[in-house]
Amino acid sequence: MSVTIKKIAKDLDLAVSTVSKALRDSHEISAETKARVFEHAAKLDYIPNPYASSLKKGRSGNIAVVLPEVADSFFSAAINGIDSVAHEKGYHTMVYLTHEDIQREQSIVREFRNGRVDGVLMSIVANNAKYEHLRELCASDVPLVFFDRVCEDIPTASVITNDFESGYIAAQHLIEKGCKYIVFLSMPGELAIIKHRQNGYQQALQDHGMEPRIIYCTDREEENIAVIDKLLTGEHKPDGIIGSIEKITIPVYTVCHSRNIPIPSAIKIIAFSHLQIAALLNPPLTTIAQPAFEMGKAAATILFKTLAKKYDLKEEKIVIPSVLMMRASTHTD
Amino acid sequence: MSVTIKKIAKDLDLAVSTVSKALRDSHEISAETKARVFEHAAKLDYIPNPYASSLKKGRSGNIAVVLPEVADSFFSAAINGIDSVAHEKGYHTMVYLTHEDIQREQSIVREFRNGRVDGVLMSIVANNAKYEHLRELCASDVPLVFFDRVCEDIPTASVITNDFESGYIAAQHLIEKGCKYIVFLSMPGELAIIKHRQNGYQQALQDHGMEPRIIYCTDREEENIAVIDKLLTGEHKPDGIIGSIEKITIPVYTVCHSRNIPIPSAIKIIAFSHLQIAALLNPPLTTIAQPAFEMGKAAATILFKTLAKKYDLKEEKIVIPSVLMMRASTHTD
DNA sequence: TGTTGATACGAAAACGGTTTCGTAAATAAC
DNA sequence: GTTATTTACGAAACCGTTTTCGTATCAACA
Repeated sequence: MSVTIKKIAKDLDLAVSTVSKALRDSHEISAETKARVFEHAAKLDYIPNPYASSLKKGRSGNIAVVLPEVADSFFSAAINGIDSVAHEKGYHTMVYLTHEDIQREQSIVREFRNGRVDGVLMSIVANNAKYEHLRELCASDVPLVFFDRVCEDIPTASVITNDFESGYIAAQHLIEKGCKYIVFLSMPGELAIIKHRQNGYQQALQDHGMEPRIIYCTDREEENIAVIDKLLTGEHKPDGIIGSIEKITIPVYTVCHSRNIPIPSAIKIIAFSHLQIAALLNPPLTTIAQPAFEMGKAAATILFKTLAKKYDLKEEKIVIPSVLMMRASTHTD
Repeated sequence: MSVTIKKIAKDLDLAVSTVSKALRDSHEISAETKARVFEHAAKLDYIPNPYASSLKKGRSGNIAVVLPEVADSFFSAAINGIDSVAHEKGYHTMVYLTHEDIQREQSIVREFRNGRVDGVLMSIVANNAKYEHLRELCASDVPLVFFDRVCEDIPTASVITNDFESGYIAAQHLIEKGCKYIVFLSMPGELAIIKHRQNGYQQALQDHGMEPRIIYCTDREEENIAVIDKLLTGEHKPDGIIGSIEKITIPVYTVCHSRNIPIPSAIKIIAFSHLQIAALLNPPLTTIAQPAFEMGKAAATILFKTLAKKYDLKEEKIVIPSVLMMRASTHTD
């Protein structure tokens, strides 16, 4: 069995409480005894049992990160940001994937109320408007911070990017490049970030006297290819496309390549994406790049701030702006 | 405070032990009592405290996944595979990032010996040959399964792909496409998978009477760009390149684009990569695609098999073959 | 000399479950 | 009618820590 405080106490002929205090560097214990304890603990390679102390202290030293998907450059970069601060604080990171499944999200979140994690960082699933599980989580005193995909109905802290403005900028960029008919590839559901991007797009088109058109994609790639193929080969073809999420990029490019639709001459494309490799696509893809790492870092920082003192989460709303990365899919030089 | 077994027992005028057994569906408890307990537990929304039961049972219900990096298509897909089986088994997944830092890996792994996790899935860092921490982990009865980046000095289970053969196939493919001078972009350090890919490459070249050349990259992108730029603009330029890891793709393409070196006519490129988007690069990149999801799934499956019964990890070595995805970076039609 | 006050440590009660063991009552076996 | 066995439950120990409280020792002070 593993070496415990009891073992150390017995070896050194001390009480368990004395050893415990010595290890926590309590002022109650003499320097001499501390030295003996530390030395012997090191010799035996003592590692405290995290469950015993979690049970007693009511803190786990874990945080949860709940995401729809990890195979997405935004989320993986956000994890990096989160982990960078969690590691620094000595916390452990538990990752939960929802795969855009609301039931899975619910069952995951429900379990958090028992103290397995001290706090939760979360990007919610699309495709739903049920927030009872999130409300219950907040009610049970587990601090919750949203990042990117926030739920605006829950009064807690969040870290987002300037989605409305980014949608506006994306549309404006296409308009400046001469597009006359710009389609917005959206996602069904109630996702605030999509709504805001879409609203920004609509506002930009309205400001320029143009008619918006929204097309909804799913998370099944073949369906998206079919929908986009129909769009790009039907009558009244668009000359500009805004992809509201990263995943939509692949089907759009795939269709353009297979149908020999030249980018950017026949159609200009811009996507919300964090992909590094966008610059190497054929042609290089213009993106609205979200500050993924920074957003994860900011969200984690807020969480630890509340964990440290009783800081009020409800006030904090951080907005970190996205950046337009202009490349050849919208631009000829 | 949160609702405990004690509370339920008191409400129902039962002993704590009775409630505990009822909740675990013990045969010692009558159907009637069980029904009462379950009903009341549901009504109070009882969630068991994971630390109390972990402490007593000596199992945490957590597994650790230790990776160099999450912003890599192989590792993110592997996490998906791991999570799919962990979730099915009711386990929780803790993710640890080493960022290729051996000291970080050591401190992470050392902590596992106290029972915070019941088992470890791991891809080791490059750049080192120190395995003492891994040996200690194994010695302390925490089951360890390697995937992809295995440490061959540690006698435990592993899931890998056919690296030697893949290296051979990659080289052979380039030779078949007419390359006369093929460079292998390697990584410094002791990583077995790199060695094997490299050996496969060397064997292929030797079999065709060609002279191998290895160039070592780092994990700093600017350095790699400088090295590759020097290679592709110097005298005695290669007409074929094999990238041993995914990250090397970006600098290679970047240099070719900036120096106007046409792919595949002047140089053919093949990379070990799991990137979906490789098909959309300019030109589409030929890859040796590893079965990332399946490898993660297989590794997790082995781990849970040992967790269930005392199954001997040391025997299991699973090899899941990679697939050559032929695309335009090595191939003109 | 008696009182205070540190100082340094020990005993024991938690934390919230699980598990072993004991036992009363009911039933079965002889 | 006595003994054996099953059924259904309770009491208490235990997992490894933390924390509160008690106390013995010794110096300091009046």
